[in-house]
Amino acid sequence: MAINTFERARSVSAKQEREEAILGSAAELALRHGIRNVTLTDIATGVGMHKSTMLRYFETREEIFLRLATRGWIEWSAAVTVQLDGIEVGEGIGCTPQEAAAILASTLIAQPLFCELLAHIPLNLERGVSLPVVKEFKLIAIDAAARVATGLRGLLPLDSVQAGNVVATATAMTGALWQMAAPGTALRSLYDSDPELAHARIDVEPRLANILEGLLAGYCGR
Amino acid sequence: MAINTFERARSVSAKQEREEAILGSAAELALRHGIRNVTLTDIATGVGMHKSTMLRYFETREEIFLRLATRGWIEWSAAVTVQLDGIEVGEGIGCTPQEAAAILASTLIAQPLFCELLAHIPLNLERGVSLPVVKEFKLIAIDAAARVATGLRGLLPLDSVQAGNVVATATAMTGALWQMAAPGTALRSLYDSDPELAHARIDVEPRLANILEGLLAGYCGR
DNA sequence: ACTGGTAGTGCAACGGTGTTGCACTACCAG
DNA sequence: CTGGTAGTGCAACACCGTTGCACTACCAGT
Repeated sequence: MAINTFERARSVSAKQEREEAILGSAAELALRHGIRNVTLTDIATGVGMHKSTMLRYFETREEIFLRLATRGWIEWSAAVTVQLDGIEVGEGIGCTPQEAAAILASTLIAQPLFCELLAHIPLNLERGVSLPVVKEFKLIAIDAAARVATGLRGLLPLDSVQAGNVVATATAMTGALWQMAAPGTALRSLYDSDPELAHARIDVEPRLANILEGLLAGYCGR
Repeated sequence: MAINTFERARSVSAKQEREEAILGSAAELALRHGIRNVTLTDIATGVGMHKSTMLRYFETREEIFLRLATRGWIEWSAAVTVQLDGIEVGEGIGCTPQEAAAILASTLIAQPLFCELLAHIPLNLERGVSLPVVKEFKLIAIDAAARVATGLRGLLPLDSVQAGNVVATATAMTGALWQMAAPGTALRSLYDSDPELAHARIDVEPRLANILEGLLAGYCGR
């Protein structure tokens, strides 16, 4: 991953390789220290290039993380539809709200970087990025969300608005809960140590699954 | 609201008055331009004092907005419990998930500044603030949320975990939806103008009410 | 009534951020 | 061999939140 400073990327493949290295460095740092605390200099030194050089690959800091968010949506959409389709084939008749909720929750938690990104997308990433870039992201995210919604409708009696709301709730709640309970932060240790706050502690996955199960059960009418 | 520069605040009441002016200026600017775009200099010039002077009233920029968030929680909690209690007295036997959801959604939308703040709380405001300050906020917010949950349990057959999840969902989803659909932003105009994105447009209140209604119905078992 | 101390204030500077202009230089094409 | 180009690093910029410093209007004690 260490790139020689004087070895310039001329070919298209070399540029893609370098772009990939930037995204990898940003992902690793964001996962370890939180997006808020990752600076351009950090990412750049992780790759071995100067930050100004890095901004020839991405027009802005936010675009780097928005690109990671794009991949997060694609990967999550793929992972969840695979699991939903697996159920559909195996059982043949659908599944319970509980099963669907568990799949949504577990596949989200399996992508901690995506969880970290989710809350930042509407708040920070989509702003401070040119309109074409945000539009490209939006189209991909909307498409990915629609695929998940379609997968849900194959198993449970949901209309399209309800399925869309389930996906929106799953992602938005994941982002919010993750930020409240992200491990390793000062806030988390406050929860763990202070007896006045201990009873309000949050465990992301079971809480998320519980909410989604309730929502799905309500939408399915039972 | 214009404070003479050379008129110093000596008495306790004068200090409180000035503190109030700072919060008022921050609230107005945050509501108009979004928290992200409000700087300390903006708030300070709105009050008529220097930004460095302002930081003797609040230890940090984030604390200003966290104080506004504290009030938001208190006011919302009061507004929603008043409405819930009103139903309880009038009907005597509880209400439908639809009615409760409508109350939660409408009272939240009625406080646009709180909506704007909600997404920022776990992401930005609770960090970059000293631990005592964040603990004080947490205790108030937890208490306010508990009061809303109790109000819900007086009308609908929910256990305490479910009621807490409903409140958490209501606030977190409001914050997320608000950031996606905040009017007046470049992103919003993109949604409105671009035909490729028009079908994905978001209307916060009906969407929020629909989600909460589904969740409540699911939790109530019908 | 005067005066020393204090507390509230504004200014300027600091460190750090994301971003941009500029000069360099390694390569490729002729 | 050489001129042009394109990728790079450095340094500067503008701006942010924050902090140190000097000033001065007031209050308290003699």
